[in-house]
Amino acid sequence: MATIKDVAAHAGVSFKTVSRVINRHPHVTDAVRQKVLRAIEDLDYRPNIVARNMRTRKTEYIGLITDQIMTTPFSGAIIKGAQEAAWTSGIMLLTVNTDGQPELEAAAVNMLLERQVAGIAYATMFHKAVAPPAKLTDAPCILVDCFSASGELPAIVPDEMQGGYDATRHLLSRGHRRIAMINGKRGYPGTEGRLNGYRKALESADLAYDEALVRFGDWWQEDGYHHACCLMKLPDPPTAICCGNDRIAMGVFAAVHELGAAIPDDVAVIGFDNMEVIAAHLRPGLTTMALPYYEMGQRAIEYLTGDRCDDLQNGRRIELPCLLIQREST
Amino acid sequence: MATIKDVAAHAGVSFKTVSRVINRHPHVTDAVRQKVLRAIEDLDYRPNIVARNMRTRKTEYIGLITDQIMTTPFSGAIIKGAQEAAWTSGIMLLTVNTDGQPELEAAAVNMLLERQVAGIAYATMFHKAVAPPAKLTDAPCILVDCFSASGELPAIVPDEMQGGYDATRHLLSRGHRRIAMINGKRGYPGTEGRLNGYRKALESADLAYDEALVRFGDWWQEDGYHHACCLMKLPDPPTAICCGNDRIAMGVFAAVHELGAAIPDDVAVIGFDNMEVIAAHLRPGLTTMALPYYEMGQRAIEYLTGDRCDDLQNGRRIELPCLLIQREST
DNA sequence: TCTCCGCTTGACAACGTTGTCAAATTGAAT
DNA sequence: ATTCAATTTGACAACGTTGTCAAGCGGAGA
Repeated sequence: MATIKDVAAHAGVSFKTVSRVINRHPHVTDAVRQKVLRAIEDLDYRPNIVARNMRTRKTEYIGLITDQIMTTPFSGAIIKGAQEAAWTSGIMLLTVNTDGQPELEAAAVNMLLERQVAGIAYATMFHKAVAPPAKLTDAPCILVDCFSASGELPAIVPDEMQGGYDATRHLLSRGHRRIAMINGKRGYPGTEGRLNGYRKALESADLAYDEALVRFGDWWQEDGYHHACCLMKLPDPPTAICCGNDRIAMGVFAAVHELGAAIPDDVAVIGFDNMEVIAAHLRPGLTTMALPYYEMGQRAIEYLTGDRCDDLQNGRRIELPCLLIQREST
Repeated sequence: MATIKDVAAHAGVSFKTVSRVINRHPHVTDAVRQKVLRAIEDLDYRPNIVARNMRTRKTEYIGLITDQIMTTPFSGAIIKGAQEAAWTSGIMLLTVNTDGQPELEAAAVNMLLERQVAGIAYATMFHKAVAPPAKLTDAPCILVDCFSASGELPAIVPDEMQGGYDATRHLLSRGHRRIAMINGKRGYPGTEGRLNGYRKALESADLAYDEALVRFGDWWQEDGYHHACCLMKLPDPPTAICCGNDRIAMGVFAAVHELGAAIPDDVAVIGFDNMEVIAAHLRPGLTTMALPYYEMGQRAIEYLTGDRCDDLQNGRRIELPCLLIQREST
């Protein structure tokens, strides 16, 4: 590999002048610049970023630590968003998948710090409270799709309440008055946030909250199937079901079809997650709330690069909105 | 950040001695080593990998350029395999998603070369011929799930023929003698390789190749549906269908159900890809050939790190086997 | 005690780049 | 022609580490 000195010798100038050309510094005459550029071309010279980073004592790297994100289809968009935001800032992302194992996480943080990353984003597969590795805070950091139990770390999460609210408002706007919810497991931010949104939306329409219509499962198809069967057999069954995710919705579809009812005419169904393979392939297509994975990844990197001046001091967090994806099930 | 010199001063030794301790070099007395280790602990010192890389003129980075892999659920395992292989070698992966845009690819290669990567893997979402960016060969490189048209670059690809062969042999072993194939688009390595495997398997069972039973589509659900309908209406319909991928199989399921036939009793169905969300959630579960994505990613990195002495000179390539995932549809 | 050898330690250069500062050159104004 | 300021260029140090080599030290054998 040619170095800056080779270029200088080839162009007949000092290597400092070459440095100036490379970095587009002022005070280089056009003639000299051309000479240098030609030499760079001739020698197929590429600046050695490692050496540059060494001298300037900053790197163009940002770390991204994920738990199982890489393996799952949906939250993978976090990585994509982060990747693309980094790319537009000329930064490279160092992605490490730890499968959530604490020792791996600590090792990953260490590896990133040794490499002098400008910051670290720590992302999880689904929205939850986490205890990130201690050394994480040795670099500027941000939590993505999760938050620290103590709440002092900057975080970017989905606005679950708005999601639940908008989903329910959508069903209301379609004329439904008896709206059920088959939610995920209690205690999770997603479950509780969406539940609150659901209640708020009902309130906004002067509808009473009916406990019989609200059920909690484990985010699986089977839960959706089971609870949908129960709900449909109520004396006064719901005309719409808001599901905690698309897999639950898939189960609801199965139950509704089995009972000989039609979607959306007899029951409208809305999901959460917008998992392409499910939502777009169910018949009818599933209306669902897309979580802002891509945007969360993007915002995290923008925060770390300082491209956007988000104030996340003192436990403040960014809540990004969920987006209604309208298909045929509502 | 503390440097090696700070540690040396704190421990009362020369900074070279600290370097020796860090790198586990011999010729350091235990007493000194302990002193140094304590100083490292005290100052929370972490070696600066950037500086080390600068001095040793190698880096612990390998680049991974992908087209749309990140966005798609299935071939994402390539990244995972690469990631984990890199991790076990203490190497960090620099992943760039280019969406297949040539200018982005060239820029990505440049960015990686500037960062002095030890090698570059270039992976595609599905098995095909590619024309990778010219500068790719400025570093050790390998193609993953693709190959160069001219054939001179090292490549790791799935063994499509073995896949088609094993899939068909599996159906034969289940007693089927009239086996159809709904394949992908002609001209693609996957399509042609699996077709050849299918023919070989028939031959191995002394069965004639019947053109009427072999169909080509575009890898979509609709193609599977359409061709399955045609096949089932033949005077002598097949008792088993080998599908070019799981989406096609999904369409076949729909057609078979609609015609009132049962899987696997009336028709056995086998797919390709093992897309969890489809294969595991269809009823009955879909038997399918899993492509060796994870292994391809892993092998690519092992090749680049030299952890495994694969000889890929002169256009030789590694073909990794597809794996039968048995579920209930056969 | 002296010599020699092997182990331990340290001084210094080097990696390829950018920052600092001074020297050289140019051009305008006198 | 001379001066002065502004522009252009280059010499050198510095970043934090590892490689090279020489010096110091301790112990065994004479």
